[in-house]
Amino acid sequence: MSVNAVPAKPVRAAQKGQQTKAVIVDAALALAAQIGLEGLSIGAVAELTKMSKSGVFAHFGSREELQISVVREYHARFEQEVFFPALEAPRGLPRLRAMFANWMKRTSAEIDSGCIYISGASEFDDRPGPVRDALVESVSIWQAAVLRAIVQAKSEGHLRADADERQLAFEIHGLILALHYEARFLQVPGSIGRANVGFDNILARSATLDAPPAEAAASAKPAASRRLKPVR
Amino acid sequence: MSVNAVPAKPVRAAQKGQQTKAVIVDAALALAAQIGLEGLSIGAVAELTKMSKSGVFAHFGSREELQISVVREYHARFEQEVFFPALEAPRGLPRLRAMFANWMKRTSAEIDSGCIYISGASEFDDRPGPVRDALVESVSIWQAAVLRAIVQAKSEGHLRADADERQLAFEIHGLILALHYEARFLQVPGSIGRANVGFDNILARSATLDAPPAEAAASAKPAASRRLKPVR
DNA sequence: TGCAAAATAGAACGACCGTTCGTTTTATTC
DNA sequence: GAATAAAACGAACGGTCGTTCTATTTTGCA
Repeated sequence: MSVNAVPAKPVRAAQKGQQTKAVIVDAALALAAQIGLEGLSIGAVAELTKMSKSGVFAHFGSREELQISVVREYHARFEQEVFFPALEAPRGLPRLRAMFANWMKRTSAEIDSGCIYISGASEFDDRPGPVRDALVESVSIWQAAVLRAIVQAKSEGHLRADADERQLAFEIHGLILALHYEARFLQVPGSIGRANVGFDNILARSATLDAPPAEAAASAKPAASRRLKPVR
Repeated sequence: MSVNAVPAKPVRAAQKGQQTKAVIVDAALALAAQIGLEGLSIGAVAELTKMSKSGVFAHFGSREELQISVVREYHARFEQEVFFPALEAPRGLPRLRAMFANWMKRTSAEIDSGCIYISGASEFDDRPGPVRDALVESVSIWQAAVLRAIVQAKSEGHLRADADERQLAFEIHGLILALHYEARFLQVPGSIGRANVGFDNILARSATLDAPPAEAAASAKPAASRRLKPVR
């Protein structure tokens, strides 16, 4: 509490409401990751948070708004876990590697928990509306970041001048999607390794000779496998 | 109508029922491809086929059985369109190429219609039961066929001896998934081309020098782009 | 043609859904 | 601590869902 001037409304900050709203979104996100955004029901969220249906509902005004809040929350966490930490790696290939490594870490965890960007794509791929818009926007922001990292790696001279940036981004995306599909749905063992090998294969084709090698920093492991030759 | 011979029961065939059942499954498949297997409702199918809800229901006994019938029907069509025609290509790389080409053709069409194998994976990846089992079985059969084609291409000497068959299958699967995601959900143009280029990239890394080139037969187009060098 | 069986229709059920409304509880501010 | 606003509750609504049951129509075969 401030002592003087404008007694007690710092930034007109909301109080208890925002706090429980965060709790609700947290529970809703966990639920939506498992059973999908479409399967998300207000009653189930209410049960999880030990609130009444109408109590949950009042915070959003509609189920759709709850879904959008979940997408935004997922977006924020994705940025926090995957994107921002990778920005500490130096521009170019190291940063691209860090982005993929963080992405892989998250996708690996989502083998158990599920991924809203992937399930949401199937659910909303021909269902227009604000939820779909929010999903597309979030995914596009991340894809643009990946593309930017690739462009930078090229202009840093780490990737061949004739490398097609969008092609690389497309193939990398495919690795993540295949990992999620084969590990989570088909439960095929070894999928994480294949996604990592796939990334190395792409780099082996596109990297220049004087590109910085992997595991330069940030990793605790000593240089174990320095592969420049691809695993076919 | 035929004029003579075997009036009206060819092979003790079931009568009108099987016929309308096929109509129902056909409509249900179209609907499920668009909105997903979980979104499939008996009422919607009834409306599509201009039947009553209970009329539709009686053919299956449960919604779950309808879903399973849809999966089986999809499997049959997939075999018919993608797998069987590819068997006419000679063993090894040509057949693998044909399988991918047919798969691409179908996936390209599914940019508009949707794909049950992909949406179903998201819907049933942690929902055990007979529908999930049917999906996993169908997808696994196809993946096994792809893997077999790769193994054969290797033993025919078309692929390098050190090629990892499962790795190739994984990366190819990723291309298909990325195509579906980016074209159908994100509506990014050029995705079909990138999937094809990705396949060429994989082959450029794994194929031997004496591997048969692409477009040997079956294609009407004259040899336009004979790329052995990958598009990076 | 007649008759049994199969196929379809129609109404109704219980369950769950998102949403609304009025009330009660809790938090905030004077 | 009283006044006021925010938050949460509980019951109820209209709607859709899968499913059941019974009645009616259509089909296939003697």
